[in-house]
Amino acid sequence: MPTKPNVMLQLDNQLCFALYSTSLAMTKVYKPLLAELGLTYPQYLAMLVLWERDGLMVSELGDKLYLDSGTLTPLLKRLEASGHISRIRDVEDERRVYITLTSSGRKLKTRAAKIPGCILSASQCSVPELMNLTSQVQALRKNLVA
Amino acid sequence: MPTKPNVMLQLDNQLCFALYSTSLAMTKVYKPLLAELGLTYPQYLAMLVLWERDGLMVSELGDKLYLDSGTLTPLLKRLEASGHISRIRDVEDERRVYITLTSSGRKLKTRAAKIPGCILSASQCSVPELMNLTSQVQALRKNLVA
DNA sequence: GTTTATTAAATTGCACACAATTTAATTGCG
DNA sequence: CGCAATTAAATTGTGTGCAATTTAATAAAC
Repeated sequence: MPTKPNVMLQLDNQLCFALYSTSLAMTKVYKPLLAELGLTYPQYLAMLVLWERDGLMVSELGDKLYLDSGTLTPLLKRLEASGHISRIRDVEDERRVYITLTSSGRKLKTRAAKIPGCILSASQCSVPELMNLTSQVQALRKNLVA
Repeated sequence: MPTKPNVMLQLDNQLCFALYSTSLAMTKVYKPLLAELGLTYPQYLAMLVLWERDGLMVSELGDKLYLDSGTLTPLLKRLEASGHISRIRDVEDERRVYITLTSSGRKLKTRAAKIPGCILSASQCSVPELMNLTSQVQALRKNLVA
């Protein structure tokens, strides 16, 4: 016999809401730190990917971020307008647009270096705790997108 | 000595991105289920709160959902346009707007009863696993909003 | 080799999130 | 009472997310 619908529907029992509200809470912690760099949170995520591996196509960036061109195209245009990246259409295959860091975009990495420490501090958790939680959430994501 | 910035900035080590992408993945699992009910995911969260406790003020709903009036006012107007809720200004204190379920909104609860089971199935996790993960994520949220 | 299918971005339209401001109503204080 | 401070929603403006469509370019099929 399954658990009563009433209990199942209770908001606080729902993992979905915990993820949703905690992700938004996380964004709010990042906001003042990223404001110093002139980045929004999704823009920061895109920069994180590019700092690891520069010169990706829009679709490759989308694969890593789980976002599509409808989200990325305007976001990347704003990063281009801020001077942090270049959007260059491939001459080999003109459907492709490659995203490359400018020197301004590369310099931003240094200023961003202190952010992970600030977030760690705000979380009031130990590094092993956070690593453990991260891998659990990643495992759930893997199941959900399967 | 702190961990190297390069490692700290790696996207996959970041809990923030795990929460962000998993929350979005969760929303995508809900989307087809909620489309049958004519609800979006944030609208469903608002309905969950109201199914537990009807007749809340906009700000009380916001406290439970961690959302402000800038998000809720248009969302609630759409739920009102769908016929699921009524927005009634308090005669005692005309600054307040009380949100009440209509009979249509109450009936929706029955049709929503099967959703938690679908999500559980999609997560490919056991109930104890999900409850454990939920409480960890809630604990993190509590630290972040502190 | 022309048509068809596929692919990659971009565009469009809708619904959040949220900071900042505005409007309106109530409370507090002298 | 009179007025400043506070409170509750609503409004405004910017930036996502994403489904659906469009545009343009390349690949595949006959």
